[in-house]
Amino acid sequence: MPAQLATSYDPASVEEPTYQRWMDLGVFDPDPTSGRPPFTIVIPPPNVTGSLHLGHAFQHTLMDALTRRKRMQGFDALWLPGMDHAGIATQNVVERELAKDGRSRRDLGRDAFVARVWLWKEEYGGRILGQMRRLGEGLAWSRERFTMDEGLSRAVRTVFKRLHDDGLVYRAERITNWCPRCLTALSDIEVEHRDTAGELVWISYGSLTVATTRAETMLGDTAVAVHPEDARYRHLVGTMLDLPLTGRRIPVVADEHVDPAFGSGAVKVTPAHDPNDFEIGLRHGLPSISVLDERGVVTVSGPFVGLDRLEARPAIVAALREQGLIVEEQRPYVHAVGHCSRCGTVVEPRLSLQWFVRVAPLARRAAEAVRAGETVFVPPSMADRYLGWVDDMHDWCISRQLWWGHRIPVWYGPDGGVVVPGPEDQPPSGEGWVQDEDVLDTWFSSALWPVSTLGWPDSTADLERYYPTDVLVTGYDIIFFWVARMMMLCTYVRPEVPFRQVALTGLVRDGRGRKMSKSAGNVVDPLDWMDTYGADALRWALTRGAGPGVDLPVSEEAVQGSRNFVNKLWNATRFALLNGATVPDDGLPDGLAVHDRWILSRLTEVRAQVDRRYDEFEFAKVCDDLFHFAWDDLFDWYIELAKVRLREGGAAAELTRAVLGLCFDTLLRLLHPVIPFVTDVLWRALTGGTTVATAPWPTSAGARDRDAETEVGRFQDLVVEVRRFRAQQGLRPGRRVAATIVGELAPWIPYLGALTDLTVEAADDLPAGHAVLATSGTWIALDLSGVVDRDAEIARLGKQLAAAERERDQTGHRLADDGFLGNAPDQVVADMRRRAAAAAEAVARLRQQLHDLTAS
RNA sequence: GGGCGCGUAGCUCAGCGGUAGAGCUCUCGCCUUACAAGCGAGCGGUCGCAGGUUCGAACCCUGUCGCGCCCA
Repeated sequence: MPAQLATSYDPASVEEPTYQRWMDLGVFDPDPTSGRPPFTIVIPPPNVTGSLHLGHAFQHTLMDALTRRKRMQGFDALWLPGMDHAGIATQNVVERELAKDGRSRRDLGRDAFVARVWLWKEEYGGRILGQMRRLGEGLAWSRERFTMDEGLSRAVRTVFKRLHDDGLVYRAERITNWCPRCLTALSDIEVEHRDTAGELVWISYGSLTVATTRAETMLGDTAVAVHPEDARYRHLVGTMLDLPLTGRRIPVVADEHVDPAFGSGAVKVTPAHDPNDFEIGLRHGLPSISVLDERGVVTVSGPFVGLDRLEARPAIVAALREQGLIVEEQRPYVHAVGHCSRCGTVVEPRLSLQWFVRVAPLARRAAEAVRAGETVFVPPSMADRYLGWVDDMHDWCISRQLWWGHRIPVWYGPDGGVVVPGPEDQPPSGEGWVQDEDVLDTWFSSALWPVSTLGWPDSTADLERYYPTDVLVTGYDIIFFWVARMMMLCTYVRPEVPFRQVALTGLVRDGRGRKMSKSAGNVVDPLDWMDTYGADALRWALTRGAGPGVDLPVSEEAVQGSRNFVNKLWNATRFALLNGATVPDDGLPDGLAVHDRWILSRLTEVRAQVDRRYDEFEFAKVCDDLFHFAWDDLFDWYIELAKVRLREGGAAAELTRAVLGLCFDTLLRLLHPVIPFVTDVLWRALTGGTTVATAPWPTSAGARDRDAETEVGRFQDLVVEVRRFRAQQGLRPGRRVAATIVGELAPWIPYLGALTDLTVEAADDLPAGHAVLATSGTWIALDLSGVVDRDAEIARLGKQLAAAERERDQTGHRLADDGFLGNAPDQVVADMRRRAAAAAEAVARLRQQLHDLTAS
């Protein structure tokens, strides 16, 4: 055992060498030739710009636990690592770096800039990978992939071409969500709608009044629309209005989609700057007039040219007010405003030419797969969220006005020619041919992650063996971004679903259940906690709170508590080692004591529970079951009882060493997937094995021993009763007290004495004048007549008696009720009878005790 | 506005039809040679509120209040 049996566990000295050993042993590498059944998880690729945060630590721990368990169960387990290129985020990072020297990406030019990003990626992009190692993640590093590497880029080009040839990608001029800071289009779901205090302004357009929150867009109005049934305005439909500030004349049109109840019931129509207005414009053949450039700066109408949209807004309202055209102003007016999910800038709907995926046919297959159970969501309620979105999905805008990413593989020719070469084809190179300037949405490549990382579009051995993957573990917050899109694109290129199960996690929150955010100042760096408490403690704290799809509050106290558990495990195992625990080669010898049978019975039960909980992704319950078995049953009760037998020596001690060996061997293996480091060190010390990481997973063999469980339960009750009495009577710990025992538990005398500091003798009758304690079937008399606080004991017994009488009356009442007897299941009635009998016995016993106490 | 989820011990949560539980906190007593990152004992809840179903409700149904999330 390393660290010379230090009295506390020191993670810092153990973790790195242990990880290195696993690497040297090749524990995490899959072996396609092994003949074992495969088990695959692909990691949700972290951003290349990222560093490990608690959310990663959380999900990665769960994936690691799943994979490690499967590996121990004999699967050829593959947990595949990698990163995505994070188009906008990475480009931003490098652009900021350039800006320090006063340069922009345009100063460098496209090729040089992209080369620069690659350099950045090589130098800083892998920070998180080292941090993942720190956490102990058992990833198959030989399979590491990156969305921009050669193979994955080929996958992107292949699927783009195929989609294009099938008519599933198209280019169109549409209103898209535009970030005027990132200078790129965004997909719908990259826009966050947040309630924002703005303004609602009523503007007179002559014969009618319109209400708007974006007054500056009026410069681009090409109509006013009213509902065709709206009696207030019906007579105006078809007439022309003078648009203020512009001198333009615009028509009043009737359109069903106008909500007569909103504002004045008449809406200004700006087809170039609003998606609904764009649709109205299409229906009525209206022109689209863009009045803002890509940075959101006004480009028309003299005095306003050059103003940012947010400056133009008050300026235009002021100009209108001056002309007496502002009818009403409502401020603040709280309404949902779209913000760029990357940078928080208010998104500007903008008319532009973009590439889209026609999602309907893909989404249909993606939905069918879930409805048919090919892919199962855990928890099932998350499937509803998925289906709700997939069933009603808008076309996906996939072009981004960035340089870092997969450049759209489309070439435009001199006279309107468009060519989409496949990855093997030579792009057209003649005079006037140019490639599309834009790159694809990062999620477009992430959507292929499960297939592309395994080699698609090539038909590789890995793909055949490890695809489809078994489980996807990710947060419910990216069901739309990622899960749905993987379902769509992966089922498009392969017949199978990409994963059989989707295990959704919740979001990590702080100890008070609040979202972690920089602005709230409650963000914690998992590396700090690992430094202080060790990786296992962090992992345990995270796993211990993980239920399917539920958010997870984590506090430093929780990590500290987990460290305590790890340390307790260390010391308990140390006890076993110091006392010569040995793992029996073939079965246990004869002569098991009742408490040996009891701990083995508990072990049997906990194995079965743990297996069941893992299969349900109930990680918190896995931990809970193991925690209680370990700390309460094994470390506490069993070890204390074992001490007695170890002192006895001989066969009893030998047997105890074997039981200890068996229990600790099994427990360490069961705990290993969650706390890999400490279990590996301890298990090696205990068994002399190479690594617990490849030890077989304990199987749920054997049957429970109910008799042993009952008897030990009674013994525990008696011990607690005596300890309680001692504590309440203020008897010094360690002060030995003579006692007499009568009843079933008499054979437990040595154990009782050791655990309660009593010197016990068996007898047929209770001596008079002693304090008497009892549990079902056993009485014990303490020779303390002079010392006992009789009144306190009488009061306590009185309370117990009242409770027992209440229980007796309640159960008796139920048993006298024909409705209950007639309707309740037999088992419940039988339990009730048992309770009634126990209550009656307790009443009699307590009365006797009270009687003895008052008589003595 | 539409949909979903949650209100159980001071805090964070489990239990989801048959005696209200855990971790942390708190109180009291202990440095008992595996462990003070520990050991022993204890306090603490009319399960948001109001109705209903049932022999029986924290659990099922209806309404209501309060939080949260997703979508528009």
